[in-house]
Amino acid sequence: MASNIRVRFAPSPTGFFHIGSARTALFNWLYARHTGGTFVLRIEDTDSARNTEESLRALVGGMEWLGLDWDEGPNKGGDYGPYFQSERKDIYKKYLDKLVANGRAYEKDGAFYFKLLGERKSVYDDFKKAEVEKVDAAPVTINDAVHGTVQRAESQDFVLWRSNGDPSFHFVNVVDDIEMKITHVIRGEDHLSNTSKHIELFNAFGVAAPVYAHIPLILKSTGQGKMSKRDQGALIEEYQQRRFLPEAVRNYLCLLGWNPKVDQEIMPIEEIIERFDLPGINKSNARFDEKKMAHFNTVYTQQLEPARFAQMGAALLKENGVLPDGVAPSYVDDVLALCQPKLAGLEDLPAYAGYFFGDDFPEDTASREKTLKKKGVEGARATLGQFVEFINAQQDWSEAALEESLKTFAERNGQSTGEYIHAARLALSGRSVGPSFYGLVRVLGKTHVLKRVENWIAKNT
RNA sequence: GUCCUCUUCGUCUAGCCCGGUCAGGACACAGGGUUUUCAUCCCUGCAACAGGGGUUCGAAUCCCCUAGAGGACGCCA
Repeated sequence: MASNIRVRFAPSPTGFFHIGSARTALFNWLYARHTGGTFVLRIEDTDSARNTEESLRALVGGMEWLGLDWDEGPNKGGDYGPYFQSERKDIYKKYLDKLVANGRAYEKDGAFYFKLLGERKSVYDDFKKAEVEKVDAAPVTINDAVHGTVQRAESQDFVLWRSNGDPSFHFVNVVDDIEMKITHVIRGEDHLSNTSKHIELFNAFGVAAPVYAHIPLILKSTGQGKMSKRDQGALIEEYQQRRFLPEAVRNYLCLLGWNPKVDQEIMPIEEIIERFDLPGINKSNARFDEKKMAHFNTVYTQQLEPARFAQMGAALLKENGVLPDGVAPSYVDDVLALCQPKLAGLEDLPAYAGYFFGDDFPEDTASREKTLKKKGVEGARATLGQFVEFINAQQDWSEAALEESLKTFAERNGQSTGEYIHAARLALSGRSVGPSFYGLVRVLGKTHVLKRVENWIAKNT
């Protein structure tokens, strides 16, 4: 399975971990894992003024959260380090010297520029609203696995080394791809126009350019343009905080610009790795759909291994102050097992299950109205009075037995089981929605059921 | 303004390369069923080949034009 394919994800830590960046990282990772190649993480921190530690942490944390492990890079090492561009200045200097030596770079205003080959003339640039020197350079050919052959010509010399002493993005990007022996560059389509600069540099160094794969961009769910950091739902951190399952986010992201060609979208990552390949990547930009991702999250949440759900759920409840210290772990597990099949996502858990952990809980107004609409407070009190009888008489607390007995009990009293269930649910949980009623009764246990019903009757007398 | 890319249901997409299928799936939405509630689940429905021209017996599929969308044009990355 091992191959010579080497791909890299090369983010610059100047902001949060954007969903588009995450998808680029994901596609590189998938391709490396599919081919048995090497996935390199390289931090492009050449802009010393804008880089932050916080941003780097978000990036690394987000990658780890999504399960995108790298083979070479920070915290990992490798034969082509260092993997922070800020630590590679001497390498870049050598490459710059090469270009200066062969006449392809020159100094101007304290910066170094790349020199395009071709006829030069001064023309008025309508975009820049200024007179600029344009070069009639021959077009270069970009070999792109997604778009095929693309030709584009550069027309202006560009900066390789800034006057503040930092090398520029286009320059270090190419130098590192050469030095790190990158074979495939998978990146956003916003770089397609820049690629002619990069090819010019590869040519100037006499090195063959890698295979490119410019993947479609992710567009805002509404409105115009590509998704930006300010857009709703654009940050990986947000989904981490909202307790989305990383597998769900990752699976959804795979489908933005790629698809498995079968009538199934939710599938284990192993299968996606097997199916993923460059020719399957789409050409057109994709609009982000948070609802669809939420759906993936629901499916993954319900399929989550109960033990892991219990662990994550308990941690979340504790964090939200819903779960007091000293509650028996087996009780917490019971509650979570009861709730898991009903939740759209983990983030709903504290609100959904809070009442399990204390007999004093708020009563939801809308639920109260709904439940008491038909027979009023009096009716509910009477029903609950009978319900207490039922509970006191009940011996077997299995859900099946509770259900069976309540049916019999209701029949004998000429009532529907719903009558008891609705009133009791309000008294037991303060809400009209929740998990299986018999499960609720079983998990709460006789003592608390009676206490809660009595509390309700007392409060409503 | 110049250059590059793209264009199938509201959204993500299959089909296009190698013309002939009621243009398929998923999300969303609507209706129905199951359920003690809610959610799940099941069933049904809605809904697309950007427009125009050409080639062909036949075009979503091949060619051309138009329009629209996105991107790049920094001493940001």
